[in-house]
Amino acid sequence: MSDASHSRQPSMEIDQDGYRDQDDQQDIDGRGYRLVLPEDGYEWKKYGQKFIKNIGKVRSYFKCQRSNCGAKKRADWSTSEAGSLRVVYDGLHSHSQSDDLHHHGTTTTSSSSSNSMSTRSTANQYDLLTQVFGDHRSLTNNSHHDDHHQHHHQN
DNA sequence: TCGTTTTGACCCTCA
DNA sequence: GTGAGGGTCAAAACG
Ligand SMILES: [Zn+2]
Repeated sequence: MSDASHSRQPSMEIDQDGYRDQDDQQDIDGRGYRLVLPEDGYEWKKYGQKFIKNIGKVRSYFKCQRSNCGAKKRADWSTSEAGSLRVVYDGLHSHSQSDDLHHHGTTTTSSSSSNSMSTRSTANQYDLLTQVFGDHRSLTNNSHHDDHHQHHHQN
């Protein structure tokens, strides 16, 4: 048995020419303020986006691109009000930030990288930054750490 | 061409 | 057992 478990999607090919131009996907506030996620020095790939009605915000899911890094990032922002951006980091990186993931051949020599932070959790700093970014109006609960409820079967 | 983003569907847990 | 809610995957679109 078993079988057919690989059929995840019924697959419906609906080819419609002339769909809407996506134009700006980012949220634009009435005044041209685009939502941009602060960079942390790591590379993430977005693997999902959902609207959480409970908080009335859009939540984006990012995962570290590194091979064996289970680090994940989650970004929440209001669908209407700009300025409320919340970023939560999950997991730890098993690699250094200096690891070149980019295969670019000639790099502009990384001359002295200005690394003023110690080799601790850079993510932590992010958290603080997030507060500044999202801390403008409502400050619900700001106690997010890495200890989440590992939903799902965790090894 | 391939990697990343986008988006719907599917999976799992809780009530 | 169903529904709501939240999280992840994968095909397609885009660059
Ligand atoms: Zn990582």
